[in-house]
Amino acid sequence: MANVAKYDRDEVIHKAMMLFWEKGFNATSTRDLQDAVNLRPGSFYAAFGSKEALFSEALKLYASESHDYLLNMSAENDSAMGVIRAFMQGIILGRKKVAPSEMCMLVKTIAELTDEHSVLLEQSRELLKNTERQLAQLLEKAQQEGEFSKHKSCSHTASYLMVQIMGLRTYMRNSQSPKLIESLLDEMFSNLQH
Amino acid sequence: MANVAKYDRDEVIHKAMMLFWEKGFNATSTRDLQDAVNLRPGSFYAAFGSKEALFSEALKLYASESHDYLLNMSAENDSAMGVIRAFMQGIILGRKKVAPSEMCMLVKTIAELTDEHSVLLEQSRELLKNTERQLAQLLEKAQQEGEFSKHKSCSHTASYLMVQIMGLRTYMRNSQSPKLIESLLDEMFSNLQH
DNA sequence: CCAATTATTGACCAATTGATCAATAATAAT
DNA sequence: ATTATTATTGATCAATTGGTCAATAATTGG
Repeated sequence: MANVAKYDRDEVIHKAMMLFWEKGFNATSTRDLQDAVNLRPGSFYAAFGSKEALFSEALKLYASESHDYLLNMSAENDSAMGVIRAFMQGIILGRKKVAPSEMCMLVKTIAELTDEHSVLLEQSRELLKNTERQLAQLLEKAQQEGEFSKHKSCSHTASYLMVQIMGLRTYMRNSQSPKLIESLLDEMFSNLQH
Repeated sequence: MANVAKYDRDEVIHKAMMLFWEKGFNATSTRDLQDAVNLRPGSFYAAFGSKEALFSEALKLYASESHDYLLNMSAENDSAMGVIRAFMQGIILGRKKVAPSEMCMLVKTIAELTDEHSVLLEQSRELLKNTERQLAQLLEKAQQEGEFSKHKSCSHTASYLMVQIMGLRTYMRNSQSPKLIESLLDEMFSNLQH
């Protein structure tokens, strides 16, 4: 190797992710990005190739951080149902200081992009389905722990949970009233039990 | 009056709305709009002043058409609960041929725009709250008709319905599976009854 | 028919966009 | 130290952006 990059690639992707998450794909210019990560166009394009490619990296990182967050909740909670609850409560209400938007970056992306960016669109869909699968697995664990009825379908209930997360976060962005959201979340969980 | 415009203003706004609804605010260029409505820049800016102003008109029209759709459902259904159900079923599943996106234009807008366009953002929020108020009124009617428990709060349940609509439409865009959505919608309504 | 008013047209503008590239600088291996 | 390789820099590009404007055309009232 002849010369080594001065910047930390992961850090750059993280900063890009935060910008994309806040402003969306279209409203984030490559200049914005270059300023945020302190790279000149040459290094920038040598490292990532295109705006789309960097966005793709940002999506991957977002999903992986979301996954990590769920793992943290698993460490702090001993019941699977408790993990789901803590996870949902966390992403919907609790992370104002780390999140640049009330809404999920993946949801913002499928809301914003069209078939013109079908690769990024499909990637977002796939990552959302991953989360849904993780929730389904947690529900299976909850069934074994006796906290969730064995007569219910885990995959179906996971879809239900995804609908609730998407709905609640969007509603949160619209109403900005955590109190209301919290009570809706409570009701949702009591609906789940029977 | 000296000369009269050749175009139909309402028709122009409608076409602009369809484009904005499909592609979002940022991805729709003023050129796209001018082509779609067949107006040269001069006429275009004489008529609307700015891209933001036309988008604002489009939002108003969207909300008013949504309102009209709810009125149609009211004409076709004699129970208030039936109206709510038909309305939700319609916007979530049934209007593939008229809607350029699975998602609500107002939701797409609050998802896409930031404080940089605070006027449009606030307008979208306000229009969504109007729909919520209409739903609350229908629930009150449903209470009088004995189809919805008088022990429940109508405004609270209206929030709940908004969460469901937002969630289901977003999920629809992600999964593209009407069957699943329909069953989730059914469950939601049975949850409502008790 | 004329004049006053208004609508339409298309050339044009400055700014921003995503992206390229030759020149330069830095490093590691020999 | 020299060389080969790689990273960085900043000027630059063509295309697109939202928007302006003077010239022209069309219409209506007098």
